[in-house]
Amino acid sequence: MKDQEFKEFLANGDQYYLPHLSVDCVIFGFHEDQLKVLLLKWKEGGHWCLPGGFILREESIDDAATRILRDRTQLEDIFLKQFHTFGDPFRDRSKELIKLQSKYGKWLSERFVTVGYYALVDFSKVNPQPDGLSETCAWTDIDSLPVLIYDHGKIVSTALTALRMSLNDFPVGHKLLPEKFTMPELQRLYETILDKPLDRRNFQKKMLGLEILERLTERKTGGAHKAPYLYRFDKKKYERALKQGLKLGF
Amino acid sequence: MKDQEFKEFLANGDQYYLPHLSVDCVIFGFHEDQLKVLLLKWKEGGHWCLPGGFILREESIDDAATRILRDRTQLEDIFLKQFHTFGDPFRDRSKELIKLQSKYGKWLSERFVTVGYYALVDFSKVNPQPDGLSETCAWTDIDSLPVLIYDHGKIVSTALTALRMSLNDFPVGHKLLPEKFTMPELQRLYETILDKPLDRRNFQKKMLGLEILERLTERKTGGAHKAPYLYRFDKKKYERALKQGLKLGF
DNA sequence: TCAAAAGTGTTTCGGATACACCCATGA
DNA sequence: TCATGGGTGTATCCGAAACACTTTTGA
Repeated sequence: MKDQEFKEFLANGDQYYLPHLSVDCVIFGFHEDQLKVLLLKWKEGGHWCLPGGFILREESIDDAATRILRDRTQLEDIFLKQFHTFGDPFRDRSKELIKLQSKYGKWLSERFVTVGYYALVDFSKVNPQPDGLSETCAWTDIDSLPVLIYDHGKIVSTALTALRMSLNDFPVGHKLLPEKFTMPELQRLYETILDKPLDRRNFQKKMLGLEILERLTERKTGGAHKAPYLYRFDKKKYERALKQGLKLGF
Repeated sequence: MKDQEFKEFLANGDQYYLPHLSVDCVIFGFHEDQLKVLLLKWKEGGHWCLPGGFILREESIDDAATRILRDRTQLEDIFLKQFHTFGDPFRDRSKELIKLQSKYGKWLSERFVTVGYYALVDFSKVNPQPDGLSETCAWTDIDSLPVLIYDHGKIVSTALTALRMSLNDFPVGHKLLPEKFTMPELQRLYETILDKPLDRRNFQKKMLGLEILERLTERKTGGAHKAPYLYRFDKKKYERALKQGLKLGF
């Protein structure tokens, strides 16, 4: 969508979208032992915010979130989970910001309740795309986030908490890592999310014990040390394990 | 609010409330070894539904939920937790129902996204109050629910799942039982929610091990057998334990 | 040849489970 | 006096945590 089209679309937001209701997405990725979040930077004012959007009048919220995700990452089939709805009347919006937004029509300057989703994506496959309001769409380390507009900082921390909670309910690695990965990589992912060190040997035992990983004959070469095995998730066993509940426990 | 007032209020809903957005509450109570849910029965059509309502234009969603809870139960200080937002475009609304509702104005017949909360209340303290649309407000056993309108059946089951999940994160008994209760009562509550039997002795050990219960010298008399001790939650210890996480594990 | 990372197996400990006996009460 | 429910303690087991040695590789 071109800039001009976008402005017109927004100005008449309530014609297409449900008023007062938005979706914000916390998109998690993992790269170089860092948990990352995809952020947008506004053209005007240079404020940072979460990728978000609105809900078409006959669209489900889940579909809206999926659409927003697709637009920002160029990915299909994203793992997506609704985690909380933020409904404080004005969600820390400064008058300055509202004024900025009102350039795009009165619609944007009204109260919004926002439904928060978090997404887990394969960092290496994402092709970040800014939206009409933004000049950049970029990954940021979770522990060096810039100041975010509104209550988006709170939304990120709530999402992170939700992610940590759900870590024991499904194997997050499947979504955040490339298809083939090493055990140390998987461990570092868990350590990063949980923000605590784990024992190498116990971690491997636990993961293999789930019987959802398939060890490949291939090894990861090029590293400076002993070549680790590559693994990949066994889809069938993975699905089956999910249904029974995982019994992890970190 | 009188009936007539209520109708006028609803007819002009969008003047007071955020459009397209509602709150539904799954209010859990516990009585005679049964987990119960508070339901409303419509005057017209006799349909059953969850207590719900709308969000005032400058009211937070949490406040709206609290207000709705207060109106239906006459209780203050209710334990309330947002668990999911339901956003399918029309959420299984039949045309018949929409027609019924449209008597109260066009506003009600439009698409609604609803934010689900569940509440835990002391059954014995609740004074159920029907709302303007309803003739009765009554407790129903969780496993013999009538057919509910829209997707309210799904909302209840999602709430129950969320309650079960959170059982390990905070001591549910505090909210669902009267101030003083016996260990067997507490156990039956857990057994009912989890829908599985628990060992009497291990249950007691686990609960007392949390060190949030205070045993009273008083015993519960009047039963047909040995008089069980009465317990009550120790507020200070309870708060402290909550912050550290509970490490239950059922 | 050495430091650093990866692969593997054993011991240990604590919490959960299983289980048995005594006590109080009303029928 | 006996059936029923309530109070308490102990043995056992399994899974988690702690831990050490060997192998590979590039520097």
